[in-house]
Amino acid sequence: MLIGELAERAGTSARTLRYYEEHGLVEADRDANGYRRYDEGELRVVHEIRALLAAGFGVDDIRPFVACLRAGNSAGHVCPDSVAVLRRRLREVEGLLDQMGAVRDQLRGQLAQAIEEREIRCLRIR
Amino acid sequence: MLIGELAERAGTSARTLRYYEEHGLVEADRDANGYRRYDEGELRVVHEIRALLAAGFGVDDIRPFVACLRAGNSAGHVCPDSVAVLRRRLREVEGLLDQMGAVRDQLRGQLAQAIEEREIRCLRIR
DNA sequence: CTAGGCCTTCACGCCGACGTCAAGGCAAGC
DNA sequence: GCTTGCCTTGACGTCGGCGTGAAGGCCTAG
Repeated sequence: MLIGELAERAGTSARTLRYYEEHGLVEADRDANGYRRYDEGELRVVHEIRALLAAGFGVDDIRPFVACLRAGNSAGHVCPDSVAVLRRRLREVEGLLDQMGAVRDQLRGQLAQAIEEREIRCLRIR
Repeated sequence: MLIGELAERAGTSARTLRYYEEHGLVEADRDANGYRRYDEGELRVVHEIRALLAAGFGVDDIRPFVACLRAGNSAGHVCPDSVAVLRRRLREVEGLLDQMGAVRDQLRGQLAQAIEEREIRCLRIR
């Protein structure tokens, strides 16, 4: 499988796949003319990468998951290194959720106050 | 008040204040030598800006709040334009909270599964 | 033989709120 | 007059996950 085919099957671009390779995530053999030749298994790897990126992981965080998949495991998140990264990210996400929850409450409070002020002005006009 | 003093009193840097001015948020008179001379009221403006940035607003979103303060209101969020921005941002934040909540649940699920797999392996070894 | 459709590497663009350096003017104490 | 420390404008660097060319080689079909 060449890079264009893998890109299409994975729902992404050739540029993106080269980027992943550059960062040590995806691997490819080379044909005599220099073209990248991909194994069927790389499709799963790319899907794993995309799912983790969507969950907010950085490329460096993703490496252990890929290694875990390559080691023959059924999923990328069952190895100890992956679990460590999962735990760290979970704490980060929980922290962000707390922060954003506080922001949400603040916004709601300001909106409520603005509406209140408007009502007071309405009463004054009468 | 010169830029350095305002920066210190507002807990930020001179560069940041010039950035705010460049984007139409902060205003200053000029001395004969070209130095920026700030009014006392600008301190409140800068605090408002910082609070809104911390809540995830962009500089363009913040302009109506500053205008509202300058119009003599007790708070920057009581004017109609500010309220519109508040509402929009609240919807955004709620959306992000939903997304991140889903991510958190996914991470928890993967961690739980990883632990389960490890227990299965332990049982096999016995 | 040529057109166009793959592929390669190199390298800049993007977004946003600044940090940081460069080169210089201005004020004030010794 | 010299140093120190404020100020000015201008312009490039940061972070990350790519997008988007440019310039060129390879392969296939008509």
